[in-house]
Amino acid sequence: MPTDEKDARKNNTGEAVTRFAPSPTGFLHIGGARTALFNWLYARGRGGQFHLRIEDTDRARHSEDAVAAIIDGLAWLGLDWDGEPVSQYARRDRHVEIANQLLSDGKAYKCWLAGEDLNAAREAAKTKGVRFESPWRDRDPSDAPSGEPFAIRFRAPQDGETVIDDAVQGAVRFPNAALDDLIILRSDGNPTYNLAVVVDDHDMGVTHVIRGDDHLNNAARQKQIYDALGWPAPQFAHVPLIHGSDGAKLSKRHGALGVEAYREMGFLPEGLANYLIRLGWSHGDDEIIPRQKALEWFDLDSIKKAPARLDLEKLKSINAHYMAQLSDEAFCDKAAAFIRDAGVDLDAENKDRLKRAAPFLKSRCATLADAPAAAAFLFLARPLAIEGKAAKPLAKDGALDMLAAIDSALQDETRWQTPESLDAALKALAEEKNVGFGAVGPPLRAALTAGKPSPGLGEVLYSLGPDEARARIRDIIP
RNA sequence: GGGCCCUUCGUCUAUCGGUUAGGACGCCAGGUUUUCAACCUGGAAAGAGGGGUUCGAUUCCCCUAGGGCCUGCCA
Repeated sequence: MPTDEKDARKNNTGEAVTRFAPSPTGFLHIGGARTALFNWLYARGRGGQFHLRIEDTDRARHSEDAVAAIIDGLAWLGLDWDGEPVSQYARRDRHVEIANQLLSDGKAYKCWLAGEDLNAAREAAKTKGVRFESPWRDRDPSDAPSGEPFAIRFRAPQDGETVIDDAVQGAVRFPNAALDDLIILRSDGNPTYNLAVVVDDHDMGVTHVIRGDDHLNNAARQKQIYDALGWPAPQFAHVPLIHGSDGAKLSKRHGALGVEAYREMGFLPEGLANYLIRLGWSHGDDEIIPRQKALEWFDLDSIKKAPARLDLEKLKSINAHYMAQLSDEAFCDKAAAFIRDAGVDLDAENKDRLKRAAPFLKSRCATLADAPAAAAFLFLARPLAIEGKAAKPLAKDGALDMLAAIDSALQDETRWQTPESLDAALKALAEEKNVGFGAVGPPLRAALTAGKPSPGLGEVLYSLGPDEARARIRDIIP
């Protein structure tokens, strides 16, 4: 195939059809989320279609809770799919039909080898270093034990090689001798994964299969089935897996958690998505890649072949960017849940303070989980318990007089227009008293926040409002 | 054991034979400053090892080492 034609296929601009095909054995983990995101971006960025298919052919491991968790996770990340989610199990009859077609075409055969005999034969082949082969590949089916159940095995080519032209991995060549005759229909009549995937991807018109590179070997087996069926194989793109911070396989300890766990940690879907897209894919030196840019820029060529490790610190820093971008309303809405969980009763008055403080708070939080601490000064009960180091500025000579002076200066309602006008009032007071701001700021901050982290003083005053702020000051003045 | 894939600062990455090997996170120092952040400036920090090919290799090829995936009547 000429190079330009190949490139055109890899970056098809008209009819890209992709799918995300998780097996419902657990939540939507971080690697799956990235795979889904890549598929979504590829299709949506090209005006194509993105499908969701649940690979539930293994009934024993299938769980409706897992399906719900996956769907929730995708929705949270803002990934929508075309049509209804496809249940692979529901398409079982079609898979059986194709298996039988392969059988009657001589591309598959019935196999009665099972249980211990199977294991022994497989082990024997392994020790000999040869490809495992069922005796039924060439045996007359009429020799079969009558009434015994049989599986259907694909008759894979014994010689030559199978080549996958992968958009990420390049041309990957598999010696056919390394690929044995896989079972396509179990003896209980249920299809297996490799057959079902081929049939479904074909029937759904999938043009690009973007998935974890743990499937690279399967791609070769699937290619053989496509060939046997006379169907064109889709463009494969096998994306390296995500590893834990120590380079080992991602485990729970590393953050192989469901996306809902990241949500509970206070990450924004925009932040997580931006972080995930940068894991294994790049666009020059760009780090902040909002959804719109991602749609515009995402391609298969720029996916890296090496696995990447998860780094929570970087995730936080990217998330912080999106926190700062939040509208005041969105920040309040999202932060409220975390603040309530921290035990704060968000009554009307507290909500009001949060709303006024939102513009100053959101850039101070890397995640929503930082919101309770960042906003804590707003919700302190009067009189404030000011202890230890926090009380020091109040013990200084003249501190209480200064607070009294501040209080009277703040009687003037026109001072309360904006945080800036409040700051100006404080500065003016310092000048008037002919003292440095160090005589004004520290005692006032102590009186208002009891030493809690807080924004600028003008912003603190403005957020608290005149009544609460002056009450806190007067609690201190004898 | 066999097949396949991978290897640039601690981490995520740029580089598509010629660069003082760039950026980001983190880290360190300084600045700003009324707290804590944020922010600004600067800094330390990388081509796994060994062979080739080439006038010239991080870049192309081979070997070694290390890591990963698959090797199921799981997906």
